[in-house]
Amino acid sequence: MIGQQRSFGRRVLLAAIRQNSPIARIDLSEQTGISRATVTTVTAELIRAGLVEEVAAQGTEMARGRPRVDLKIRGAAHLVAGIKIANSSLSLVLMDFEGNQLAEHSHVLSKTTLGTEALVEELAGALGDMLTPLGKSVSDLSGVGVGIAGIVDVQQGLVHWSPSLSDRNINLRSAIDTALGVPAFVDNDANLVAMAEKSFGLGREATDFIVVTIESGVGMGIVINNEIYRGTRGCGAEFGHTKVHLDGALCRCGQRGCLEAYVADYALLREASVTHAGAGALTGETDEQRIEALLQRAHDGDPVAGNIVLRAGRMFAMGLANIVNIFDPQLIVLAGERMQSNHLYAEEVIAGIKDSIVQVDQSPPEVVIHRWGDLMWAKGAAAYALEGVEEMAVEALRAGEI
Amino acid sequence: MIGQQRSFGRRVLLAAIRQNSPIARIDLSEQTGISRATVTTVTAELIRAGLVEEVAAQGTEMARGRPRVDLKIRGAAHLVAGIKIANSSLSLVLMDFEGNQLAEHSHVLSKTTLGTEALVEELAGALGDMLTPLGKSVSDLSGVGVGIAGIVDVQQGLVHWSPSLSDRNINLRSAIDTALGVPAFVDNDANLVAMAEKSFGLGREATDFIVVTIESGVGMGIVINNEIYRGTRGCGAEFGHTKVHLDGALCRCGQRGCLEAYVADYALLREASVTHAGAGALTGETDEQRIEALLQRAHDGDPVAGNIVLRAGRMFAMGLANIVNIFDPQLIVLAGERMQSNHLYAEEVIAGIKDSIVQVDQSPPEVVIHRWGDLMWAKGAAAYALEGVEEMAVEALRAGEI
DNA sequence: TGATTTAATTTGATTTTCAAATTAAAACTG
DNA sequence: CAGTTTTAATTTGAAAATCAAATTAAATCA
Repeated sequence: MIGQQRSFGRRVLLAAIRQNSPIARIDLSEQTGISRATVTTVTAELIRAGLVEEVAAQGTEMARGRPRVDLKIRGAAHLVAGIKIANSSLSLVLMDFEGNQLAEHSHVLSKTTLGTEALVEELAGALGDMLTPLGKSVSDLSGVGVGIAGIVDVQQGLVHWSPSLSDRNINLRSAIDTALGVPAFVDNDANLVAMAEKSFGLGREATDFIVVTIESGVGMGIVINNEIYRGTRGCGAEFGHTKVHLDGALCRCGQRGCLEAYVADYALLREASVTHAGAGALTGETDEQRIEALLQRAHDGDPVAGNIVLRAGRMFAMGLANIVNIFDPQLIVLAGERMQSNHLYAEEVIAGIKDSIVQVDQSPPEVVIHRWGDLMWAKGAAAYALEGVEEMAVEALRAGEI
Repeated sequence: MIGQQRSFGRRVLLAAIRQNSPIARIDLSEQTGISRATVTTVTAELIRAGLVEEVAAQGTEMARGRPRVDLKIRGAAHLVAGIKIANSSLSLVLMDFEGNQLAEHSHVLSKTTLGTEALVEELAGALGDMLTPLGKSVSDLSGVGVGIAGIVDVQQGLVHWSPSLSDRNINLRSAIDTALGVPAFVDNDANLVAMAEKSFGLGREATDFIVVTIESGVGMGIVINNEIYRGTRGCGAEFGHTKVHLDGALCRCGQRGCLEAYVADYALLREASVTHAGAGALTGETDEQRIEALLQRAHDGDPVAGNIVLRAGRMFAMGLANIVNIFDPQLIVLAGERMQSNHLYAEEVIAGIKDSIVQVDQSPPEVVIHRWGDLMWAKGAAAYALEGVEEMAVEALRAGEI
């Protein structure tokens, strides 16, 4: 149940090399507490296996003594893909073992909700579309990471329910495994952004942090002790349905007082619709455009619009402060792709958090904003695949498959 | 930085024996994934060192084959004390290495807030008072666990601030270490109850759970992956200062809308004082008696009193639901010693939680009530000491000190 | 050119672990 | 009751993982 601690050294050293990218053996020894002798032995093995490579001298050339030789992950060792299954599309990235993005692709789904077989088929098709221009094929991949909205049992690769799947309780992992002939790693998409931040983003330096995303809903990913925390039922952290008001505004989920019911787009438009600044009066065809108009009005000094936006920001700050009071993380990353969520990231909101958390001598956690594009989700999925492939590679080493 | 994985086997096996108390070697092997050969070798070593002992045949005597021989922690191996530093008193317990309580004691502090030296002196005195009737002395102890309110850096044993200490930024661990000549383990008292539940209480079976306590304030302890989660600034989970209402009721901490400002005793009395059921009208000298009277009125059908109590309960349910939405724990333990907090543990409150969490197919986390006495804090402190002493014992084994 | 300095490797154990074979201790069995 | 069966624990012999100390390697400095 506890699992083997075998290959502990290989695992730790490979992870340390990945984290600190170009790093000399002596620093690895320092960092990990593993003796220099063992570092030499193990890294030699990793190099022989093709997972790691030496790189030419680093920047500082002036040192006395024997120059250190930096090590890094060997990108060419493996190829992985990351796929995010969104509402009506797939976004894909191709990544090498070092985490370099080699290609990206997007694919429009034929339907919003698909059967398992049809979904896997579209997935395989999209993968092929990304790979063939590069002269690669699916069989060149060592792993595929897949992120999907819904309730996912990561351990088993089971999707209990998802808006993208018409079937329930599907083992998506094994379905993809067998269809593609490539190991698949499936996770709830709420965790993808946390994974992406941990692997490639602002969370690289932190061991305990929280990522909050605002898209159509409000999502959260939790990293504790350098690992994604998934809760026990695997339905992810439902920050958006955290209650911020007893018997408050009605939420899409049917309950009252959810944070989402105050800060999501639909919540802002609902408020706007009942005032003289009514939603009808807001120019714009789409909701996005109307939100844009509302924010513009607030910015221009319209008191009603300003009031709407202000309350949303204050509610958001309150929700975040609660997270801080409970978790006390090193870092909170506010991540999102859409500029219109800008108002929630305003300086006043961040200041509001600091006013609502328990005051101690130490400084409050850092709150940073990370604005990124659509691809971050797919990158997070790829990071999952990388983690899995790394694990498999170490296991293969242990089993003596050179 | 990663630390040694040496003695991994010893550590894991000793922990497994402690957790599953009387357990045969073959089951240990099964549970931990460590081979039977190694289990034999390592347990032999643990027995030789006196940390573990064999116990006579277990209940079921009917089995075929060679009978299994159960192992258990040897209580006599070590003696630890747990001390909780409360407002105006110390509670102490004496515990053997197996976790059996051998004695208890309480001591009234000369002042509420003391200097470090004076506090340590009273501590030593109280310890002596507990030990001498048993013919023991402080030097017989292998460790002392100490829980203190305030902001504690557990890693370093530093108390940044505490209501019980007039000094700031004191290394209480080293102060006790040197004064008593016994290794001390100091922690924030919010974590003590979590530790007690994990070691002796309802959390023994769970790996991820949350303990909420209601005393004069509202506290919380978090166990993730079988370890106390402390956050990064070590000030503990401030569940009581979680905000449940924007610009809400004024809290003792000076902020508004804290959960505590709705459910703590003072909050209920404040409400009562402004109605015809006013606090003055509540019979009773002390706050506790007046609370008792208020609850009685609510129970008897007084609408105003009922309303006050109802809202408190609903706020509490909301706060708990937020925890569930964020953490998704297996189990929530509502722990407390005072019966008057009863209204917050009512069935309706627990039902209220279930109505406010995101619905998934799986069943919601279990919510259990654990009513315990004053000593639980001290027991938690003792559990800390046990953990530390166990660690030291394993290390000593590794270093070859038989 | 040799001394100095620092990094990496080798050497020769020691420690930890395990699979397979063996022994131990019981209950059945005819 | 002697032999068989069954299950638990131990022994045996070897492999794997790790380390401290000694050695070698590759640079700069004087």
